[in-house]
Amino acid sequence: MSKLWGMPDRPDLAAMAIPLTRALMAAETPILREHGLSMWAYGVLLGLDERPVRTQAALAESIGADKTRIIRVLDDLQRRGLIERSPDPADRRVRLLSITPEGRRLRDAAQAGIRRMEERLLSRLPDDDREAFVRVLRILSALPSQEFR
Amino acid sequence: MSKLWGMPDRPDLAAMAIPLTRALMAAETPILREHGLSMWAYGVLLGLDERPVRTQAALAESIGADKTRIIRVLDDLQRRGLIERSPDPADRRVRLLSITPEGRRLRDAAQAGIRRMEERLLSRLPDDDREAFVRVLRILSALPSQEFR
DNA sequence: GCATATCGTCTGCGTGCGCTTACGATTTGG
DNA sequence: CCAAATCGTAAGCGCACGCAGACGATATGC
Repeated sequence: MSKLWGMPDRPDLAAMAIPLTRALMAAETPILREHGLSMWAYGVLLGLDERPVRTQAALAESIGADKTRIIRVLDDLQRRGLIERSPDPADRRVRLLSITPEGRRLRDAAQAGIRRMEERLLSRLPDDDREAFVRVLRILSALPSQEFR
Repeated sequence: MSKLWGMPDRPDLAAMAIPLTRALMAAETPILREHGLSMWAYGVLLGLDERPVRTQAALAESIGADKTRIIRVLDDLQRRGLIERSPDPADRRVRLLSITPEGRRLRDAAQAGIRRMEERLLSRLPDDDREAFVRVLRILSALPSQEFR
């Protein structure tokens, strides 16, 4: 860990994370397109299972989207029978969101394609390193934003 | 590494990398702003030392920018005396780019602030894990895009 | 009962960005 | 010598997105 004349020992995290994220997204896009999904649509399908949400706004927040902007996405997913929206009897303002079996199948198929791409990518790494990387990425990505200061 | 009923053992890499990258960028922005730098300006200053470049287009490519969009950034950095552009005697179309001592100082100061933020973030991790994470991130971020398929 | 808040929805505004075109100047290669 | 390519530059177009405001319907709290 030596520093040579002001040269940092490693690039900034963001300087590495940005191109990686760009490349991952670029790789995902055609895979998702094969399944007729945009990245936001896929994000919605992911968000509907991993974390049960009872308002659209909460879903939007959990997937990092703008609640107003995902309306169109939700409309389309609903039209295609991939999600359902039903009124919440406990609060008539709210529409409960759920994924249909068909939605689950499509999401899982897309995810399998993405997983294959990822495994090819990670296969160049030693097992320890890839496990540590995933572990740390998971921890850091789940941190609340006030931890980044 | 067990899979329970179609539930993946981990989220997609992008699903983790995207929020992390967003958070890192959001954290960097005020640090850079304190030094009067936008993210692209900072990217230019970083790109001018780590990889000598002889055309503006090559610099833009190396930092993931659009060559037409960074003209304004370069203009501003030059106006502030942070970079220099000089004609290349070997090719009169080209303007050679270099960072000034002042530019280097500003970049290093900004980078020190970012490094402090990052160390605070990474300090919650075991040493092995953080080293492995940085090592892998470095490797993956440097891969050419055709490796993501 | 009523002021305030929240839900989903629609729309507007401003900004940034990818990509393209066009241009003048210069270089390259046949 | 000349066609094609490349450089930096300026600007246009379309799109995505963050954010905000407005609205009708509904819920909450005093």
